[in-house]
Amino acid sequence: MQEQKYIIEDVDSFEPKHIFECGQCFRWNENENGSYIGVVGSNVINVEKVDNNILFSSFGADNLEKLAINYFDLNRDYKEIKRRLSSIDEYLANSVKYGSGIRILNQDLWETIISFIISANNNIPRIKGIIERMSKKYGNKIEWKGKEYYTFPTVESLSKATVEDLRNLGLGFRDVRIYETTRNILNKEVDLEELHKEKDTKKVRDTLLTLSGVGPKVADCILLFSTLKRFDVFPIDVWVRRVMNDLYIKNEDETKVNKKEIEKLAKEKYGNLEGLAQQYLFYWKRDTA
DNA sequence: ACCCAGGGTCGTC
DNA sequence: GACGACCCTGGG
Repeated sequence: MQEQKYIIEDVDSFEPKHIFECGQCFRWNENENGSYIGVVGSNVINVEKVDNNILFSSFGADNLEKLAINYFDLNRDYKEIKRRLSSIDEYLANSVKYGSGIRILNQDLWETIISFIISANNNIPRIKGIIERMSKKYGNKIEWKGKEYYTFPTVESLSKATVEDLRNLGLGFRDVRIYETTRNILNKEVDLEELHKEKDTKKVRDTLLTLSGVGPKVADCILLFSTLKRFDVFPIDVWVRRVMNDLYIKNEDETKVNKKEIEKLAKEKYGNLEGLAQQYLFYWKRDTA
């Protein structure tokens, strides 16, 4: 364990608030000075933006620079992505402008699977609370500057939990789903290493859908927000349904809007960038609601 | 006190 | 393919 620092000067497309509050992650919290602190793997990382520079500091075993470049997707040209999305229509141009500092994180696949199973029919504050309690009980403690942090549980560690243990974390009806999925991954019925090697998005998606608690929406979030990193998916939740109906479809009752219709529309308009389009739209709609 | 919604999925019909 | 049930919590 060691303390490290890493600075990116004159950064492009990187706004901590946009990145950490666009709904892709649940383990980052804002500090009083506006910086954010979170746990990534076995490291605690603090991210602060000063002028146009990003100051990373960390405490943990991994190389901070390497970790940050990978986790924050720093080698991707978001300026070009935003340019292409903005040219699609004025709605995309507006939402891209609103969330101009969004970056889609490369989060650990196992952690992303569990986190988004928990997200089902749930709200963000509660999701964060559950994951925090889960990490405190089944993860490893890291102490830094007098505060305690906990790593996300490993598969092996979480497999020690009974259904009742999980229920006691506040998981509600998701307890059995977490229990079963943990076992499926532990015994490699679903092999996460192999999943990373598969190129065909549909095949990866179909495999994810075999996991308990993983339906279409959760599968798409896993594909988009984890190290699987697929942009040819379009997670449809209540907010995305809402924004797509408001902008394009204009049905009186948004809950009646056909999912197929939204999928078709997204594919037509956004093409292979639909996953990114979804995230800018989601952040804009939810933050201005 | 009561009702509602929240980054949906599952079992049943 | 449609429909209701599902645990829990914060906010109106």
